[in-house]
Amino acid sequence: MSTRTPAPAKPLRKTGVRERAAETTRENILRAAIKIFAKHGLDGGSIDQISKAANSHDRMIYYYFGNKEGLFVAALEETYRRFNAAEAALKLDTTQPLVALKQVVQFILRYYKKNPEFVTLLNSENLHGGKHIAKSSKAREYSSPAIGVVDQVLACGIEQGVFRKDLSSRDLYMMIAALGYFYQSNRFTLSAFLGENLEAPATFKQWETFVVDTVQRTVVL
Amino acid sequence: MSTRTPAPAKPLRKTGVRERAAETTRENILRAAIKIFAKHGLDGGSIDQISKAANSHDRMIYYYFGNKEGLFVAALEETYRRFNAAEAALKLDTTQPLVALKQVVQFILRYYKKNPEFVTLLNSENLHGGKHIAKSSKAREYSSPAIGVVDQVLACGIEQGVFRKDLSSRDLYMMIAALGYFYQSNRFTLSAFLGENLEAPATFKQWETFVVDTVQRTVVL
Amino acid sequence: MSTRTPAPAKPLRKTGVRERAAETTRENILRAAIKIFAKHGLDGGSIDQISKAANSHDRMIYYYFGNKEGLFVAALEETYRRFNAAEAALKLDTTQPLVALKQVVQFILRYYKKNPEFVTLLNSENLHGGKHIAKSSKAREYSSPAIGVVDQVLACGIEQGVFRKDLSSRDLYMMIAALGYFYQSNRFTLSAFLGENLEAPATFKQWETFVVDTVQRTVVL
Amino acid sequence: MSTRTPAPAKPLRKTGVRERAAETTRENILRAAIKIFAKHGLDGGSIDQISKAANSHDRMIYYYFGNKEGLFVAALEETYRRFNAAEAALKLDTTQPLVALKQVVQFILRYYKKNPEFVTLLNSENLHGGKHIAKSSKAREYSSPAIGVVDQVLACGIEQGVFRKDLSSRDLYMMIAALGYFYQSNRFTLSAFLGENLEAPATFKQWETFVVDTVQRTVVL
DNA sequence: CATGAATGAGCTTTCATTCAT
DNA sequence: CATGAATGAAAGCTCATTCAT
Repeated sequence: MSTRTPAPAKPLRKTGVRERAAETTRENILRAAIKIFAKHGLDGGSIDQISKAANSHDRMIYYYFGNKEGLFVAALEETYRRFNAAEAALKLDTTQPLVALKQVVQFILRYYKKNPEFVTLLNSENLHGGKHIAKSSKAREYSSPAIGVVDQVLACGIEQGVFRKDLSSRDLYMMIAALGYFYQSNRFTLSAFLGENLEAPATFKQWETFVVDTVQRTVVL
Repeated sequence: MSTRTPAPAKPLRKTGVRERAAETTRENILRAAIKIFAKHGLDGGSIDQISKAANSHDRMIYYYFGNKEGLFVAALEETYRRFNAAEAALKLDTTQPLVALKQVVQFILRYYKKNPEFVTLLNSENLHGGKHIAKSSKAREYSSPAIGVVDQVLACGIEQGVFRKDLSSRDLYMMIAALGYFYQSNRFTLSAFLGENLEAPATFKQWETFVVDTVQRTVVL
Repeated sequence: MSTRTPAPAKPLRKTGVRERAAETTRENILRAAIKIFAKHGLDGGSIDQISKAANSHDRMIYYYFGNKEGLFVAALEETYRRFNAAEAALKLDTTQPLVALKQVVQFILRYYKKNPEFVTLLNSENLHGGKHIAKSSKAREYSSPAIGVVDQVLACGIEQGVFRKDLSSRDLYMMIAALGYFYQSNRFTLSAFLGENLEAPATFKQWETFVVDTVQRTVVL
Repeated sequence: MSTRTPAPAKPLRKTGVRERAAETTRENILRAAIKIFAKHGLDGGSIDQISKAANSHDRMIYYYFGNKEGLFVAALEETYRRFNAAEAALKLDTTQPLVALKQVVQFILRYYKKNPEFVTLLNSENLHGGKHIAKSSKAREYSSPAIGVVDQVLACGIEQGVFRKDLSSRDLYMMIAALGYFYQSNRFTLSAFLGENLEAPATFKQWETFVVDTVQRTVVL
């Protein structure tokens, strides 16, 4: 993979039919890229597969995203953006910290489950040492909100005297993320090893209950 | 990838120079494969890279392992074997369940840290839907011991009246694994997001403390 | 060999340098393929040999023909097309059926001799069980004209009361084809066995005379 | 393919169990080679395929036949030997030349049909310009008998005043061979073109009748 | 007689990418 | 905005063959 600087950013004009069509092409490609990269990884997914899945042509990928790496960065960013958007829509009952915490845990676990590409793309990025995120200023902006919600709930609980004071929100966030992420990310090897299909709804439900319970137990005084 | 039957099984060790050399070749390739697949994934790592890293030739990979997939399966199996061997060497003080639990947690977290290829190979396998493990009868045998240790500790604690009775060893095992795995697997994206280098020894130490504490807290009455 | 759909059909000829160049590339490859496949067979001829003989690159073969099989099909089709074109140019004196028949026989024998690739390509195709022709709708269209000419001459002769009525045009066609084809196709082993070089013009001349005579004798009342 | 001189001929001792076993290995390989070369041609058939089909090992092919070319020559020779042996078993009624001729024609046509490898191997050899037969002194010896029979029948017929005198036995032989060979060799492409399955017994029967009739017609005064 | 190990060149095919229009 | 043509490198894999015992 080359280290060249990526393609020029798309201009922002919004009038006219052609720009609309262009946006659609770009969006189709981006959507296809997320799908293909999620399914086959950065190395396993090919430009050709993506352009075909987008009903477009190889050349258009270079036009809009510069090169494969640029497309991957865009796919990552979009994936984070979607997660943040979903999180922002979360309405928490801050008067009841334990309930709010449960809501957060459930949101994260279910988001991972419903959006497996989130997990797979992150795995790809970590396989490559996080070098794309390091380059993307946009992606890093997306980080704060995620912990922010956990931080907020934790602060509430402490303020109301229900939660421990010696807990860092970073640890709490990582704990929740880990318990949700691992289940989703490793479900195939785990299923083989445990002799139990982790994709069965009942199994997931049971795990969710365990995680909610464990996180609450971790947090209370 | 072809469906041909892989290379013939390695014969029992005999004396004689050639047999020794052959074993070394096979072992060199396997060691190199683990390294390369761990670094670049199944798709990212190439036969050529591996054979060169093994000081051997492409052709020998096909001779010993049939094809790339066969080599990957062998790499997976060897990785599991090593983990089990390490775990088997673990001496637990079963008279003190909480201490034993701490030992288990530390063992797992530190194993993941010291053997990052374990994590990366598993991620690759999960990206491919676990299809290689499904085929490998050998790999599945390696599963039981891992949970076994957790199970044993849990049983001890319950017997001695120190641990909760309503905890499944599967959930407990997955919790420990998740907290160790996630930290290692996602350390690059996490470092970028948290603005904190998870590879710093102090950060790891702190996380380990948190995990040990949390797991103990989960388990006690 | 893959089952992917081959390359896009060649667009109508436009003016402009690149389109011209592209057509030439495609044609060069096709011409080279016929030559190489004829000389070494489908298995013996390599993509590399062909692309080099065409002053082009491996990659372009896949661009225009999808894969090796697609190229072979195209080569077969082109070979048939040429034969049909040559046959269509044949002017027969239908007022004299015996003369016309002689013309047909001579045309076929001489075409096989002058275009040995016709024979070799067909042999390759038959070695592979005719599976490429079975797929090619284009190739099958080329069949009728060939027998058509024989049929026409036979009908003439019957009408004029010179030829037998109990002869099927299919048998007559196959007879002529066989006598011409075998001489060309097996000339090397025959030369070795008969101790006589079948490539010598005089030998061919003698055989042609024999065949013309025999066919005429077969057909007359 | 290399141009090295082939392997040393197998020694001729016949006593002892080991020699017997060895002969079997050699024979198995030869039989497998005929089968595989006939099915896939000289280039299409691989040493590996053959050794597997013979339940033996690559190395043994080199032991007995020197190299791939040597094996092909042996396969060719064996194929000719079989044909000659079959022909030698032919009992002709020389008192009735026309009947004898019919017997010869039927023998050849049916032999080609029943032993398709004869045809395919010869095609392979001709594709390679007959260079293997040229080298094989054994193979050339096999040629004479084949024409010999036709010659004999022709002479009988002439002697008895039933056949034309101006016919060369070579032309007659080639005619019969051509009519039988072409049908078998090109049956796949012909079937596609004629829209008629030449492998159907009835179709073959009809062709045989036509050929017998035509050859007799060619030969009589 | 037989075999496991090794080899290097070659195979078909796909990769990401750039060119000219 | 978009597209057909072109490219060189590299991919996974198979080839015929030889070595040492």
